[in-house]
Amino acid sequence: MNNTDTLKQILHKENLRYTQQRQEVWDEICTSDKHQDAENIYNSLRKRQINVSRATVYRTIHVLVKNNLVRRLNLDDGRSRFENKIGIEHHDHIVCLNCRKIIEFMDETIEKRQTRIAKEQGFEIVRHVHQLFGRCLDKKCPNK
Amino acid sequence: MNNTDTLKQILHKENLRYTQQRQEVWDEICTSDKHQDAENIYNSLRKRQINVSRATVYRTIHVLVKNNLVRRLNLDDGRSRFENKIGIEHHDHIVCLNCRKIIEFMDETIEKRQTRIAKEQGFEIVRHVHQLFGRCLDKKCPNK
DNA sequence: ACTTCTTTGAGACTCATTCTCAATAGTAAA
DNA sequence: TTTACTATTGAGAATGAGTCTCAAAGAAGT
Repeated sequence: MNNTDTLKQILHKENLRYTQQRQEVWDEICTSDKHQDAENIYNSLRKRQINVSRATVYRTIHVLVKNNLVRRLNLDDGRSRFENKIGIEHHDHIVCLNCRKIIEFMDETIEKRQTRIAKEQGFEIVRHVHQLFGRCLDKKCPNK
Repeated sequence: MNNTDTLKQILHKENLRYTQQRQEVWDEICTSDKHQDAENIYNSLRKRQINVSRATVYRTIHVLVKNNLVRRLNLDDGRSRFENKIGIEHHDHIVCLNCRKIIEFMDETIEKRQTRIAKEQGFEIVRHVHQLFGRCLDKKCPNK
């Protein structure tokens, strides 16, 4: 299913109308670099002569997140970042505190253990956050 | 070492002065329930007739966090929460999405694996965030 | 095209947090 | 134990991500 159909489907499910603005926001999240914040998304669209307001960017993102087309990331820097979830394997993130480089990781053992731990405590996990913050070894990284 | 000495030591190290306000904020974090936000801390002090401003609460918390006396938690609800780290074993958190109950957990296997994963990717971990959000089974929880 | 209901955009608003700056208070030296 | 020098404090203004308002514009069914 392509981007347009995926979007139309969830908008229909939510009793919302298909609009150019919603399509553009979704396209931007699908095709741009990962981990963009709302302001980035807004600016990218503006730069491409696409008229859309901040309010619409935020409103659209809510719908996309609610319907699991998009994941919201909170990397402790005061704004949310977003990534396309469609056709993407689950993963968590490693973040360099110096250069803000983001690496994805996924470990089946950790995933299973956290599910078991939660169950032992009487919880059913809906979502989880697992982020490793540290320093990378990149030559370009202002790491000293 | 008691609360006062711990605080005096880090203030000295940071070339900061020992003040009544800083002591009160630190005491409040040590003795209150865990996972208080800054506004809670401010209000608790005010209620006990202790004059301190929001600005000072925030400024003091920064110093405490920077020096590992306090951990900042971001539980995705728009404000930071704080917990005393002194004499407390490392742990992560499980949070109920319905009643906001917070349970602590710690798993040696997960800790080791995340360190190894980061190393494999060329990172040295400075800190990590591992939070499980879900629904608890408490009878009191508005879980339906 | 007509009607109805939704969406949009501009900017006002919110709320946690940070900043400003004049007044106050530690602290070291005299 | 006063002086002199700075750091700290408090009150409120400022910031910034995100949300809300409401009149105008736009879908979608008829």
